[in-house]
Amino acid sequence: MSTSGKSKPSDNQKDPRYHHGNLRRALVDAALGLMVETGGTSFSLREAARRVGVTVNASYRHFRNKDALMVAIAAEGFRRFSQALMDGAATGSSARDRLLGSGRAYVRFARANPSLFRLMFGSVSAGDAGREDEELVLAGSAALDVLKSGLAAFMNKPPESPAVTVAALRAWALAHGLSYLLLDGQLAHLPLDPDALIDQVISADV
Amino acid sequence: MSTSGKSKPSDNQKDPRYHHGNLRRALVDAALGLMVETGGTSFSLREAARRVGVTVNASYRHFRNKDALMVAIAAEGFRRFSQALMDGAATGSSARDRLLGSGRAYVRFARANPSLFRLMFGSVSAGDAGREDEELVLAGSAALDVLKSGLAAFMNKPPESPAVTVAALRAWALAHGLSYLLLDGQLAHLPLDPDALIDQVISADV
DNA sequence: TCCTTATGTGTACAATGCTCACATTGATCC
DNA sequence: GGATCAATGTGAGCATTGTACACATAAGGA
Repeated sequence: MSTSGKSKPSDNQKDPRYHHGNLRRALVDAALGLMVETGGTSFSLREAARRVGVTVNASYRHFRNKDALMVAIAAEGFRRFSQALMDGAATGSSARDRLLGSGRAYVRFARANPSLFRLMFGSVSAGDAGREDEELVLAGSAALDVLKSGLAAFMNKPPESPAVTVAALRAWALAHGLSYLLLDGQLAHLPLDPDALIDQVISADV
Repeated sequence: MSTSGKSKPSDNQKDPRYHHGNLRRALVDAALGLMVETGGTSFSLREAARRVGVTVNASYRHFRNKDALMVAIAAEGFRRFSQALMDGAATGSSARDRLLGSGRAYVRFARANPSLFRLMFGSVSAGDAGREDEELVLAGSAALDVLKSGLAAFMNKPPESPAVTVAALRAWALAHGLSYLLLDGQLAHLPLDPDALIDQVISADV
């Protein structure tokens, strides 16, 4: 039988096995957790590895360097983001409501995941490391496509038409800017409910 | 006489004097330079001090820690930003043109100073260190006031009226979002001239 | 002139990102 | 089965960083 004297992978729940199984994913999750706890966009590679129960150097088998890990986190963020946008759109029945739903979801996502949102649109993602990462680029453009197709449906025009492109850009910029301003607390002095604010600002546009 | 054997402050142009004169300012400038060279939002406190020709610890006489330096840089950024917005407004004659001028200046500033812009609206400024810094808060709200007063003039209403507040918010969000999208290179695939894009997106709103 | 405060230096420490050499694992081929 | 080998992990070590503490020097008023 295969039950040798040495411990098998399933002998212990505390992951005593040499090979982790999916270190890459575990590191992304751990780093994300650290960011949430800190509130900022930065984290310690060593600390993340420590949490996973692995040496720092093990992470270098899955990521070329720390920036690469951050890019992976950003990509994961964009995937969740796209999903959130689609879920938001699904709440509406008319094309207009679906569009508004995405807009609300956009801002809500930013407010719910400030660190992740900042990382996704931060300098690392925009830098060389991010632009050369196919996974990130793909996940990023997928998010825009959700908005774009929503607008195309609303405007009843092909998604690639110039009118839709510019309109999508406007809508995107609006949601994006509003998200950031809320994150920065720069709207804290306004006596308005954030959710109401979203509707007021966004709905005036469409 | 005051000419002792030791070197006087003015004996040498290379700043041999013990007391630097304005280390605080010099450190801000050096750090800003480093950020520009790196392209990112981060820099090394030690490297900045090195450039100024001073020990790292000297900087702790002027800033409680590195975050404090970053906050000071952000504040300086907001001051330049306000000036840029005012300059942009000054190019127009009508209220509408002045408003558009600010909008263009907003986006142009972001594109011209990506690192600084990111720092200004980054997590450090939004965090505790930033919110508790009077200088930053003041400089930040001054920038918004430029937009607000411009809109108030255009709408011919008092700056504090609800209509102006919401409109300013929309305009701000639009410019802010557009700036970020451009910085992130997320609009690079569009076959549009950025400057034309600005006008197209902004002018449709007012 | 002395004393005080502001400003700077020197030494030191823990933490971090990263590199290189080595160890272990698990699948594949004979 | 056992040998082979790439994938995956460990360990020691290095330069750099942010920060703290004790001390040195400068500048200016009593």
